[in-house]
Amino acid sequence: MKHTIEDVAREAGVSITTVSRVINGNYPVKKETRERVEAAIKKLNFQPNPLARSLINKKTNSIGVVVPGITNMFFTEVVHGIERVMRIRDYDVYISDSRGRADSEKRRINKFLERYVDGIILIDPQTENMKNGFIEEVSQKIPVVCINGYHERVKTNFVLSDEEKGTKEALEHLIALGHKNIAFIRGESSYSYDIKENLYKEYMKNIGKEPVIFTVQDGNNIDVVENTMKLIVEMSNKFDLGKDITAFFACNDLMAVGALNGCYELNIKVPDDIAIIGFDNIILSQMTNPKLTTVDQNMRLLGERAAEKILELIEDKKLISKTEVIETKLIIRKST
Amino acid sequence: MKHTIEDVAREAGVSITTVSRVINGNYPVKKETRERVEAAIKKLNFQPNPLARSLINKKTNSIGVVVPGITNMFFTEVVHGIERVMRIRDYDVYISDSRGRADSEKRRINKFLERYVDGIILIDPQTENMKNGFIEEVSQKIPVVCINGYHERVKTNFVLSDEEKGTKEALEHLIALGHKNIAFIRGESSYSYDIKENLYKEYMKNIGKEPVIFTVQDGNNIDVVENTMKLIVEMSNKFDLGKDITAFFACNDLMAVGALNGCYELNIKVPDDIAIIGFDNIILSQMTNPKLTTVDQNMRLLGERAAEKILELIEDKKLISKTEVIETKLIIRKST
DNA sequence: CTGAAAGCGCTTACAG
DNA sequence: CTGAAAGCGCTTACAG
Repeated sequence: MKHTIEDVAREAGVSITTVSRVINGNYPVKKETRERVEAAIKKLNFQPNPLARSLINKKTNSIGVVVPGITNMFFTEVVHGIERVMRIRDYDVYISDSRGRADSEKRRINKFLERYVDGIILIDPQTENMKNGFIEEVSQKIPVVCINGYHERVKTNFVLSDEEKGTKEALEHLIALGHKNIAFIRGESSYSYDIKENLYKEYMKNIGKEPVIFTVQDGNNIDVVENTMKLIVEMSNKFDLGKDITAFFACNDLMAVGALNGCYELNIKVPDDIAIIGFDNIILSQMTNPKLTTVDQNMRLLGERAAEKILELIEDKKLISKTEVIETKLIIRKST
Repeated sequence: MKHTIEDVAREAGVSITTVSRVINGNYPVKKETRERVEAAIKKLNFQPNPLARSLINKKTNSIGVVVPGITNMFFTEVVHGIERVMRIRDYDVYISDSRGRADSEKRRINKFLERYVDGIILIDPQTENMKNGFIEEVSQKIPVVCINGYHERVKTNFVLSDEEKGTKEALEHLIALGHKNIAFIRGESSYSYDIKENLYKEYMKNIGKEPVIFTVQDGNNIDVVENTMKLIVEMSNKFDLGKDITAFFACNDLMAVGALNGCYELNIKVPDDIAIIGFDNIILSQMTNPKLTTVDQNMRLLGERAAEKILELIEDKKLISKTEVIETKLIIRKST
């Protein structure tokens, strides 16, 4: 059976108060007494019950992370960055999957709140929950850091990747290559897609072209690859690929890979007949054939900075800046 | 501020005992009283503090899952299956990454123990911790289910995929295709690799060939793809690929993809010059070009069964069987 | 420096 | 059916 603080006190011949003090090291204890207590702790292999401590401290040494889809490597790579820094600080990281749905995201956050995590990191939160005030509400109760996501006049903390700049560079890269008939592939609900779409429309307007936009189901899950592939194949009935469309801008690498697969299926050569550019630079983008040109979001850094920020917030240090922007970088490989 | 049971009692004009009873529904309460309490709960938007409840109940309604690498899609797909069933039963699922190291795995498990999760699922646990009795020790304290992993005379619960059968079918498939010069690619430390290696050696012996075994670093992480690719390129100095070696058996799809990439790099045609077979059937295996022949482990089912099992264990029903075996299935695609 | 006591927010015998 | 009280395993004023 597990031992309690009382067992230790008995063993050391002191009060539980004293035991508590040596555990926490927050009050002076005579050296000799301390050593006796420490010996007892060691002998009984005692570990304080974190539930009891948390009940009093209102502190659990844990954070929650909500991701839109655990099978999307973009998110797992960001989580990797988060874990790296939280582990050093001896925090537990609890991951929960919202499946990219606003109601589910809400539920996952409320669960974390109930469990008294010390802070919450949201990766690519649902725009709906940003706009309806839910995230702000949560931010008043507990430290919150959002990685990407809708952020106009939302009072919370952000680590943003510079998706505008990344999108522009990607688009300009395609245009510099002589492409004008660029089609745009996005998923359903993510603010990241909206940012990119707006910029895309702007650029198309500038070069005097009608925008061509495709929306794939379930953009945050790995299934999106298959879905994009099917979309491309279907689309080939309406469009003369390689002519009506000479380039695809995909909102993430998963969709870009799907597009690549679609082209392969249709026997369309990439990049000779059609160019494809992705976004994120998940490791998968180097594994395709040809390798994907894409925009690196520095996912690891995104996660690390968010983790550092949440720690500052938890420890009540004033935040230097409520929103921080991470640079993106165009990675030119073989698909453009 | 958050409300407590006392606020509700005051609001409803009853004792906290009664409030507790309507919350838990474990004792009779007069209808009228109950309704008054329910109204108060609703009005104050009261949620019982789970920490306080757990302190008494020794129950947290949560489980821990330890994976060897969160960036490996095999594991995330299994976790997906686990989450699906736990969510229905209103359990929280906490995921932790051991990076495939025995000491880290131990630490993650101890953390879960400290936090009083109700059960732990280990995916592909480290052989070292199985052999040194650590996992058995943990299993005596708390419900444990292992998915795959070393299991000879280890007293705990298992959901195993039939890796032997899968390996045999894969090997026989290659041999039926006329391959004799089959090389074997594995990672460092996973029992799954050991099972496969033994079978591989046996088959090589039977067809009178020397085994050719390559070990890649960091087999549980996505980096393994890159590492395998490099390995293949290096290996091409020593071996005449397509002649000395006409087929690769890779212990998981990630390595198979790496091998595929290596061949592409070397301008070796798959499957014409060399055949490649993977294992797991992660979605990625359909995204390559050519698509991978592989062995499906039914990851979702693996996760679901483990989740159901841990629930039985937590709820103290006797387990029908301590180890359950899930069928594998050879999926023949284009790389062989 | 040390201990008795109150309290964190709940649950559950015990008594009525 | 209902409530006062003890208790889960800790921490922290308060008093000495």
